[in-house]
Amino acid sequence: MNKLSYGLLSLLSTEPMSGYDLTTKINKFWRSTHSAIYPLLSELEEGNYIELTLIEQTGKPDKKIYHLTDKGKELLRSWFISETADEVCRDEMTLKLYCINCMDEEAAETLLKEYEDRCNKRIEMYHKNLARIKVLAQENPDNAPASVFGSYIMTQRGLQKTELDLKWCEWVRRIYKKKNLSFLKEDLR
Amino acid sequence: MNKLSYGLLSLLSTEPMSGYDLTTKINKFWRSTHSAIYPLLSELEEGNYIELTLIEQTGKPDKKIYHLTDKGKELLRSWFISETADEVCRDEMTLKLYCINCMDEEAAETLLKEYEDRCNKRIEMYHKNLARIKVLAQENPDNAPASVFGSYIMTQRGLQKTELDLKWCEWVRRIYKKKNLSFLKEDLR
DNA sequence: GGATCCATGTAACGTGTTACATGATTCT
DNA sequence: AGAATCATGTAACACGTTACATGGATCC
Repeated sequence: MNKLSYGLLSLLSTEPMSGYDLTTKINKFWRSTHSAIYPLLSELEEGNYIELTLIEQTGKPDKKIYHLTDKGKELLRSWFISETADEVCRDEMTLKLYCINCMDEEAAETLLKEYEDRCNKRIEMYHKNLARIKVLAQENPDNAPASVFGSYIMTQRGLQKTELDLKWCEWVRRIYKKKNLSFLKEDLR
Repeated sequence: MNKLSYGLLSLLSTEPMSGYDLTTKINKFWRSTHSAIYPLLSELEEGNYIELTLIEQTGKPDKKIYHLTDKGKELLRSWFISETADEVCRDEMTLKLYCINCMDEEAAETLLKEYEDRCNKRIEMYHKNLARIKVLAQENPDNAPASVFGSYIMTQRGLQKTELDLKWCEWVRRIYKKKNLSFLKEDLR
């Protein structure tokens, strides 16, 4: 049982899903690929933490809709209240931004623009996500809360952080141009 | 040459450092351990991207202070302007928060408290870091900018994001208590 | 007296990514 | 006509972490 396995249980606690759905959903919070997820799902099933319902399809492989068992729910809660590991973050952009002051203006500006582009695209994506969530909630107001809550709070969080990053970029651009220590007097506001 | 290697060059571009220093510094932006860093430094040295100055010590192993060569600086710039990989984030806390609505109030509150604790500790750490940077800048105002700029902008960014997370926690606590979809009308403000 | 910091390095292991494999349907 | 989406799965490889290894100085 590694962290990703618990993540799968976490997603499945909100609604039954296929491995394919899990892959796309979890990727927003925990970078991974289907190659890592499918074997873990088999293990979770062998351990009776999840069960599957087979949906027969033609043209594509049959769809396996997984849902938590009672044993799985117990495991989820025990993980939830156990100690939480420190986050692992590996962001190449950050590594680049760290040495931006040693780069010429052209290279520096190119990087900032690239980053701002990414932020804007992400913000757009978050807005779409919020719209999608609200439609989903209107369509079935009775059992939507569980499946919608997690996505909603995470989307709001991502949106706020990304908007902050955009402001931060402008600030970095401004103080980059001062080639002395006066930037230390300027706070990010 | 993997991403971490470039990260080491990025840090070394601001000031010469030992592998030990690099390990502690890079960890704020890119999770890694000395076991991964030392072999990469040897490779970078073999490729003549960095050179070392040996500082003899007693009791501890001799200190190896690495600095960029011209070849290393060229490599750094070519990496800087090349395409940037998407960030990799694996945060167990986020996985837990995703399913918080499926958990009982006690477990939910415990998690939120734990997260807020972490945020507060991190904020304290960032403030200390800012103070340390300002002292460093006052001590040698002439060559400090290069080594200080990166740390300063990253610390400011981390601080802002963590303060935002703290507000977010309060917001989540508030809407968690509403056991229906009305939370969708509430924005994070 | 034990923990932490400094300071380097290697080996075994676990995890994650890329590539391989298949194939119908839908969008551009 | 080609790319993307849906949908599963395995194998080889790259990468990262933990543990092993050493040892003096300093803090609590």
